[in-house]
This record gives sequence, structure tokens and C-alpha cells, in this order.
Amino acid sequence: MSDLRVRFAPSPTGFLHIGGARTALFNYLLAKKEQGTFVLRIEDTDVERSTQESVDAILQAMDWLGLSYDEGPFYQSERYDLYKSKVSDLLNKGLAYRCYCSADKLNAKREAAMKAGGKPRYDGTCRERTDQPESPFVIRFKTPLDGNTAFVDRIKGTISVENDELDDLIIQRTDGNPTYNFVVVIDDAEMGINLVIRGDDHVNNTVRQIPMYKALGYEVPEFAHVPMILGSDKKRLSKRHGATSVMAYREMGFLPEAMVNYLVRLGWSCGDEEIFSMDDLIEKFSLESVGRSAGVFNPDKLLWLNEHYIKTGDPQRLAGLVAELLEGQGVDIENGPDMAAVVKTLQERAKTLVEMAEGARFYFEAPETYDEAAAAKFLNEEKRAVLELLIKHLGALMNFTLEDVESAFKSLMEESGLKLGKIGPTVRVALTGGTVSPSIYEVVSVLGQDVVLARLKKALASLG
RNA sequence: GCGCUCUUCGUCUAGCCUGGUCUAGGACACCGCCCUUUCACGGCGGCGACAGGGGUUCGAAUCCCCUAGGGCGUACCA
Repeated sequence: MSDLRVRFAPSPTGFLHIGGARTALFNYLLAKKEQGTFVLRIEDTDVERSTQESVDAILQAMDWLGLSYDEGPFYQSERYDLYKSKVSDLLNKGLAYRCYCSADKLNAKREAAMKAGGKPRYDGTCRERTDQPESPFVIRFKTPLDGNTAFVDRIKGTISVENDELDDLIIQRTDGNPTYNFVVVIDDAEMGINLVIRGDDHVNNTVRQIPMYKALGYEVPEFAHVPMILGSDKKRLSKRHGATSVMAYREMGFLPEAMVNYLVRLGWSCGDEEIFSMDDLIEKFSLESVGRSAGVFNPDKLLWLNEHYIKTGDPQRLAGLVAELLEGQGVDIENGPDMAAVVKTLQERAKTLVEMAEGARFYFEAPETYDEAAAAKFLNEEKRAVLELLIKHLGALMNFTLEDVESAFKSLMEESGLKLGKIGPTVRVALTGGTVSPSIYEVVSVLGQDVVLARLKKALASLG
């Protein structure tokens, strides 16, 4: 056990998105690798936008990805007493003050400053004010006026900003609620977080938070800012780039290990390696190999990884997942062939679980109709003899293993002089209704003798 | 606008710190060929990048400067 303490601190204002998931993953991996502690904290100080549904969705998504935490979830909404006492501390020490400027007035000032080519910052109107009128107020933190604030980011290196670029941050709203930049400092410090790994949209906040750590008497933790994830147009990833919710990918038939593998490789690498299990990652992940630049989310590569994990996945496990999907579609899987056997025939030809379920349907439901073009070509009067031969040979089998089926076909071909090309398509249409399916021997064997004979006879009958 | 920051194939990246082994490697996608009873898988091959410009150096993707472009921030959101 090391003393490394990291955290993931989502705000519950929506589902867990791709970017958040990657941040959570990096935290998780480092905690596991260093045998440190991974804390989960819910940042719900925005009462307007925070919802329980979002909390549940985030927890569910983390669970799906396999990102377990050691402590939490802690809710900021339950820690207001702590924040209040810290506000008082600051007030008493003269490091914070009441500001009576209205939001409207502030906005106007910002716009004016922008127009004049200046910085749209708070101008410090109330900073030295000593009276305390009865009107509404916010509390601001007194940011140092001169000098500069710098820190060494574990990913980006040294980042330094002049303090006169910063203004006095609001730490408590008019309604008495504390704000993000204040509580995040208190919580990270109070929870003993010594390395903050978060999105690099927070780089600018970091230099504003550091003076607060100092004012509050806390030790400043280390920081590691992970680059953003962009859409194909290099704009910040959003809905218009497609699904951004992690769970939406589960719906689409993605495996969590594919998502984890994809996410970690977006911005991090380990030589030429592409495939990583969670255990590999825990061993190999390091902040030093995380890139500094933003990356574009590439659904094609995610799909390729998913394909890989489907291909190499345990048939038994995949069977459970596909069964769920099929049942959801109202398919009766109780009276069909063994699902794991079905899965094995589909693993090399499905990119997603959804595709696999689609491809598996015919195993459980006899074709109601035949694909028109296919039937015209492969289920016509000329094929009557072929169907009869098939029924005879396959009907005569005592066992129906892949080998049995294969040899039955072979003897049929020898006897009739027909090549597989003349028989296969007919069998395929009769059995599946279409022209695309796994290998014909596999299909026949997995389907089982009774079903195969029934479907062949049905096809024969359809000839009229 | 201002501040912070980033920049190698279309995309993810290796290489950069410790200049030469880089006619820049891998992966996804794309194209072609092979395999093949269908669809796929697979195998082989191809296309394709050091943002631009200046330096420093015998030599620069690697070091320095400038320019351009991108991202983020600039909220009583987080």
C-alpha cells in the first residue's frame, strides 16, 4: 500500500461521458499500479443541475467499465458545514470578503472591459469595503495581487501564470452555497488527495486554486492534467459527433474491455502495443507516457477493438450477453441450440454484440420467408433433388457433430457428383432464409438434426 | 481580445529529454492481391506525416526563435 491518493470527481449533471470515463480510468489505473487509494466524490454543488439519476448513471457506467473505487462516493452536498466553516476562517483571517456587486452589474463590467481590450475580470470594487449593508452578497477570495503562481504538472510540465491575470473568485454564492473552485480545494485537501488527475480544462483553475490551498493552510497536491478528447472536426467532443455517453456504447453492443482499451490508448501509448487487458494496464500505465495534446475520438478504432475482444472472448460469457439481447427482442432461446455453440460460429464475423445477436436469430427462429432473390436462385425446381439427397444423408446420421455433418456432405457430394458450391447456398437459404451465415457445416451441426430436417422439408414443400 | 497550452500519415501514436542507427516505425480507416461454399476472419502488399519560416550544427522530427493553426479558460457551471 502506497500513500498515493487520487480521486475522480464527476458532477452529476448527466451521464458519464467518454472524457470523464478516461479520466476515471487513468485515476483508477494509477491507484491500482501504485497500490494507492482511489476516491470517488460527487460534485453536486450545482443544485439546479445535479440529479440522482445522473449519480446512478455514473455509478453504473463505472461499474460496467470495472472501475471500482476504494472510498466514497462522497457527496459535496453533505459537506456544507465544512465549507461554511472554511468560509468563516477565510473571512476572519481577512482572506475573503463580502461583495455586493450584482450579477448584472458584473456582466456589464465584463463586457465593457472586453470592449476596451482589457481583461474581463472582477475589478475588486468590494475588496477593501468595510461596511456590511443588508443587501445580498457573495463572498470572494482575495487572490494575491502580485507575483505569480506556478506548478509542475505531471503531464504538461511547468505552468506559470502572473497573479495579476487572476481575479477574486466567488467562493460562496448569494444563496449561501459554496462554488466549485472553493470546495474542490477543501475536499481534495481534507480527503488527503495528493495527486489530482483531471481534464486539462482545469489547468486554468489550478492556478486559481493553489492560492486557496495556501490560504487555507493546506499542502498543495500534485497535478496531472489529461488532454481533452475532440470530435472529428477537432472541436470539443459533443453529441453532434455521435454518442458520447459510455453506456450508449454498451447499448450498441460494445464490450467494456474494448472501451477501456480504446480510452487508454487515446493519449497514452506503450511502444507499438495496441491490445491491453486491465491487468496489463495496471502493470504498464504511467503518467509519463501520457501525451500532451488533445486527441480525436475515432469510433472506427473502437469498433476494431470491440471486434477483437468479441473474436477472442470467452464464448460462455458472450453467450450470456447475447442471450440477454435476444430475450429482449422476444426471441425464445430456451428451445434452441446451445448459445455458446451459436456464439462460436459468430465470433469471427460480428463486430458488436448487437450484430452477433442479429446473426444468431435464425438459430432460434425458422425462416418465415426466404430472401426472394436467393430463393429464386437456390430454392427452385432444379434443387429438388439436392434437397431430397440432403434429407436422406443428414437424416441417416446417428450423430450430428461437425465431423459427422462434414462427412455426410462429402459422401453426398461423391454420390451425386455435385460440388459444395451447388449445394451450400441451397442449404443456407433453406436453413437461414438468406445468403449470409456462418460456415454451412457449423450451422447444420449447431442447429441439430431435427431442426435441420424440418427446415429442409419445409423448403422442399415450398417448391410446390 | 487577453491568459494558459498544444502541433509527426485522414485518425491514434513511436521516435524528441540523451541530435546521426529515420530513404520516420506501428495501429485504425482506405485500396489491391491471396485464401474461400456465402458473409466474414486471416495473410501479403499499397497509399499516406515531421504545420510554415528562420537559425545553431559536419548533421535536426529531435535544440533555439518567429509565424500560423488548434484546444482550453476568461460564470453566483463544474
